[in-house]
Amino acid sequence: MPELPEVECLCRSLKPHILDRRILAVDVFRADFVTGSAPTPASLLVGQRITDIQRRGKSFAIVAELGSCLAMHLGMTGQLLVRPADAKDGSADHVHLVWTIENRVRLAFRDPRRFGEVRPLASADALARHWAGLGDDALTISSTALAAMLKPGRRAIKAALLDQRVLAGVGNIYADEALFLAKISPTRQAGRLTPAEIARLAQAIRSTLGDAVRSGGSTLRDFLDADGQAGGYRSKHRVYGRGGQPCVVCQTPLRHNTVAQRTTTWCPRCQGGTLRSRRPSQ
DNA sequence: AACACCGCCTGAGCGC
DNA sequence: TGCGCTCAGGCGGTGT
Repeated sequence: MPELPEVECLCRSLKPHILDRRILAVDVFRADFVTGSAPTPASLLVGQRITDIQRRGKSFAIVAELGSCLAMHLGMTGQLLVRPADAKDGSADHVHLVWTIENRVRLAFRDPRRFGEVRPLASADALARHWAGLGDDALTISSTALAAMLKPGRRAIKAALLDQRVLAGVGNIYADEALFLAKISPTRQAGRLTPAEIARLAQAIRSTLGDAVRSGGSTLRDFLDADGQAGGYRSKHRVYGRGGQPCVVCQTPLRHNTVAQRTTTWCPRCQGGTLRSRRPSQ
């Protein structure tokens, strides 16, 4: 499931193939996969040169000359793959869109579950509006920004971290990993974290995501970068997917339970137990 | 307002 | 072998 590190790795691997190259044609196998308005060759950037790839959290955009762009999201199972010019991609393999780009590059958007999105936008302003609801990018989140966004919250910190309006880019895997590194229970109320805990958490988010980017992201099943490379960070997960197994720090069996409607794994000793409703006194 | 919860969608993994 | 069930979860919409 692609989160910020996976999207960052995708963007980095994409750039050498498509930056400064012109889109020659597009094949649309599923028009209803394109959101906003009905797709046209022009709205899908045919004839334009790609000038930039931008990312904010888990969202990214392929930007063309003149500022029009394609805002994209990988959802759960999305892939954007650079394919050989003679590849026979199509709807049978859940490939919904294929762009043909200069230098015999084909770019295929594949997404079996179709939780992803491709949204044509006409200008840089439209992209800014599209992303306006997102919080600061999690890769560089500051403790002051995080503190400001958590302040009024009564919900569990895990739920707040998953809220893309609070900060953009953290999903279920990296929320659990960052909370473990910061030694904070996922069930703690977001607004009751101390300044020291928030500083620790912001640091843990940045370092967890940074490490994951350097490892090429986490591949559980579906994630591949543009070159079809899987990520290597999965083997470094300290809690995600390890419920019942011993904590890597203290050997206590890791707890797993549903928090914020998501499977959540944490160490009851390193991160504290269930502080679901801490009483102010006693 | 703030939060909970559902539905979208498919494939993997499981028990029988 | 194969069937049916459960689970995975980002996100937008709806309910409380």
